[in-house]
Order: sequence, then C-alpha cells, then structure tokens
Amino acid sequence: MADINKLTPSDDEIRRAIELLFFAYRDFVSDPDKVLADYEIPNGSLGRAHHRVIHFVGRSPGMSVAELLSILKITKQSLARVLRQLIDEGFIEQQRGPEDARQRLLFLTDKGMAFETALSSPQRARFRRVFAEAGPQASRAFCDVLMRLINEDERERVLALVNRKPQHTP
Amino acid sequence: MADINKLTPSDDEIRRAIELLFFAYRDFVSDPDKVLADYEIPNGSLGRAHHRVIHFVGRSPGMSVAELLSILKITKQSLARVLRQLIDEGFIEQQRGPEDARQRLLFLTDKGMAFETALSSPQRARFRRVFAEAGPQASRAFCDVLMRLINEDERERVLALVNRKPQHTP
DNA sequence: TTATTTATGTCAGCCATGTTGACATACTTT
DNA sequence: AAAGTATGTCAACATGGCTGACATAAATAA
Repeated sequence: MADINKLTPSDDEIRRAIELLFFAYRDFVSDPDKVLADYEIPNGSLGRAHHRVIHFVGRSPGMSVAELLSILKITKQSLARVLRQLIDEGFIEQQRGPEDARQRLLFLTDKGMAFETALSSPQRARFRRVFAEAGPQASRAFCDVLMRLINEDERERVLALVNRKPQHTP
Repeated sequence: MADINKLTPSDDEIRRAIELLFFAYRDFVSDPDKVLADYEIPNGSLGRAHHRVIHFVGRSPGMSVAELLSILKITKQSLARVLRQLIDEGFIEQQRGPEDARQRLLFLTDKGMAFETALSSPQRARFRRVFAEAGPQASRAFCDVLMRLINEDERERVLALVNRKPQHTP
C-alpha cells in the first residue's frame, strides 16, 4: 500500500522523529555542561538551571521575576535558589521597577553577559554548522516544526518572545 | 547587506532556533507526565526516567543492560534504581543471555507494552498533528536537522537504532 | 586450571533541581 | 484602611543524576 494517500505520517516516521528529538536534545544541552563544570561558587556549583536563567534574562533585560517564572514554568522557590546564587556571584543585578516598585527587574551584569556568551557559544556553533550543512530551507522547516510542537495556548506568547529582535540596554 | 551571500545562518536565526528547541522540548516531554502522575507504586512513583527505559526496551526487545546504559548515557547506579522498580512492578522482565550468560536481556511484559503505549500516545498524537500540518517535506527536513545535531561520533550508532524497523518478539 | 576481565547488581551517600505549604514584607489598588 | 499583588524566605520532601566501594557469576586469557 506504501504511501499512496499520504495525508498522515506513518507511526514509524513519528517514532523516528521522537527518538531523534531525544538524542539531538541530549547532545545539544550537554554543550554548556563543560563550561558550567569549570565554575565553582561557594556552597555549590552552577548547572543548567542557572544557564536557563542567564539566557532568558540576557534575552530580555529588565524582565520581572514573574515573567521569568512564566517562561521557565517552575515554582518561585525553585527559581529563588538559582537566582540568589546568580545575584550573589554577580552575574545578575536587580532594580526596582520604575512603574511598579514591587517588581525586581532583572539584568545581566557585564560578568553575566560574558558568561552567557561562553555558555551559549558551543550551542550556537553546533547550530551554525548544522544549519549551514542542511541549508536555509531545511533550517526554516525545522523551526516551523518546532514552533508547531509548542503548546497551542502558549504559542503566541512564545513567538512574541522568540521573534523579538535583540535590544540594547543603555 | 541583508542575506546576499547566505552561506551562514545569522546569529539571530540561530538564537531563535535554540529558543524554539527549548520550548518545543519542554512541552513535548510534558505530555507523558500526566500519564505518569496517575501511576503509584510502593515507595515512590514513576517519572521520566522510567519512561525512557520503557521506551528503549520496547524499541529493542532483548537488549542488554550495557546497551541501554550507552543509549541513556547515565550511570549504572542511576539506571539500577529505575530498572529495579520497573522489574518489581512487572513492567520489565529479564532473561539470561543465551550466548553470554552474564548478560541480563531486557523485555517488556504485556503490562509494560501497554504502559509504553499509554505513555507515548500523547507524544505521537502531537507529532502526528504537527507533521500533518507542516507537510512531509518539512517533516523530513526536521528529522534531517535533528540528525545533524547529534554528536558526530555517535551519529551512526544512533541512526542504526533509530532507523531499524520494529521487530516482533515471538 | 587458575587468574583476570567483564556484565551486572547493590549499598551508601552526595548534589542539583524540581515540588508543596506557610508566612513575611513592601508596595499598589480599591 | 483594607485587600490584593510581587517578591522573598524557611522548611521539608521527591526525582534522578553522580561517585566510590564492593560482590557475584560467567567468560576469557595465561
């Protein structure tokens, strides 16, 4: 019967995609681990959770704690732990919100920005190579599929974040 | 200057892909959580680690513990914990290797297979929808990019696993 | 045959990072 | 003044990684 009426992907193609996603993600997230392993701070070390916080704060300087929580989808107590360490170690600074003084707006320090670059650079190198090999059309298709994999009720919010051009903090 | 000489993807496209991968993976792996949350076993519950084991054992019935370890890339002590629970709860059975009697070959029981289906079905449904929406060409491009994201020194081994057609266990 | 290596299991403890629940503080809104 | 909101914090617990040490049985080399 083959794929005469290919309206729907086969179970086998789907299983293959699921497994590839597992392996690709596993290797992709392992990139920053080597960088993280080199950092030692009093009472612990830095992990992937810290990387995620640094990434999103770097991406949206001045974001509130609540915004960050809604992106990471973790509890404030979980975030508090890593945020405290990042602030104590001088990677992140807080400023009171000018409109709403209850908010603590988050910014990377220079040290934080340097760390962000160090953490993301192997990941960016990986994607640079892959996208160059696969070509622009496949790269766009890849992002299109990723976008569709995101929960529909959040997709718009996520796209707004992801599509925003980088901004300067004067 | 735009993209006249588009040999290399822009930093911005790469950053976007990195973020989309984060969000897509986050939502994708959250699918089985609801199923897992319903299962309770003595002294604990089942989590994503159990799901991964069940998936790969179901995928390659009769695989050895060493093979499973090399796929999951975790320590044997970490695996032992979840494997013990899965065996105790009757999801997985072990058989001595017929060639090498030191090996403990792993198989899903009927109960294990049913659980595997329950766990993966929301993920498969997600991909079925996405691939149908995105079309077969984009779906293939997606898998191609994922494949290239995998560490090169492992890619062949992973592809051999991923491309193998499902087999029957008589 | 004896010695070594290999595949697996297990005990004990540590660490990172998620969870819930309760409560405190400062600021905003009603 | 009262209620709601943004954030911080303390305490306890769960999951799932990790290391190190040691045990057993089977395969393989000396």
